[in-house]
Amino acid sequence: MRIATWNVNSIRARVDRTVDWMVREDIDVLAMQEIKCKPEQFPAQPFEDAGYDLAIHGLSQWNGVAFASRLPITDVVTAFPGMPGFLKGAEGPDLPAEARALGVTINEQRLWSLYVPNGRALGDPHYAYKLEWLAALQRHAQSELAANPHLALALMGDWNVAPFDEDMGDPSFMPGESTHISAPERAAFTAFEAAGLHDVVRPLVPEGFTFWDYKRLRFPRNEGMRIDFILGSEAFADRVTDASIHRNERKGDAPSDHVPVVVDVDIDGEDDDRPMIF
DNA sequence: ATGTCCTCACAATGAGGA
Repeated sequence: MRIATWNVNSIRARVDRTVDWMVREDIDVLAMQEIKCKPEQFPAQPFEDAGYDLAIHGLSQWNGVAFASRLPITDVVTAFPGMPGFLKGAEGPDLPAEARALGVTINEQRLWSLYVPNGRALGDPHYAYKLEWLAALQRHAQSELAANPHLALALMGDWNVAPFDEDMGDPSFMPGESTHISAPERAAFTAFEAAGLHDVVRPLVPEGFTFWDYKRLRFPRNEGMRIDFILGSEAFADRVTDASIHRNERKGDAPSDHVPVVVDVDIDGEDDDRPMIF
């Protein structure tokens, strides 16, 4: 089966493009970020007409995450335990949760659609929030795998971190001055490795960005960033047979600023549409 | 070039977020 993640930057602005791509690329499961709407505003019909079941989590015009799946979606949760909240100008515990995480079970795999806080600027309260949010997610993933080491777990989404120097091609991001490349953000990302979650795309697709800012000709100049990732547990990673970054989705009319990241997963017993040969 | 795109607001421009 084919599993993908895509920050769509408003599903209402891009529903036709999104569903057309899913059908054309034979996508079974898509984790979406930045749907930018509430569930009742989500354009469900085009997905349902194409044979997809939906799980949607949106609280306002900001953020918002969703899943579309050809297989049944169960065990839906709209936050992970310990997920911090955020409120501009406020500090401390018990701040309102944002719509940045959606956990589902599909075909005995635990999948998350994640929209990591942007951070805005070093020293901004949103930057501390980003680090706390990543640390809480890492703790949750670690405890899930401690309880069930064989769990097929995948954390998919827009991480807003460029883990390696070659992942940052935007010259306006400066070492020591900018988010996405700071040492604490990279450490927060690397901590998932210690929890047993590995980037399942990079070994198969060593190069390539997943995001290019709309401004300043970033796409024509290829001054993008690699910030969208699929991190898989050992049980999930063992099933991955191929991966791809769909750069062409940044082209044409009204693209998202992100492109889809895809993995092919070989489930036991799945015939993968290939004829059986005896 | 404060450069683009998307959303909402007691809207026809301004603000917030990325």
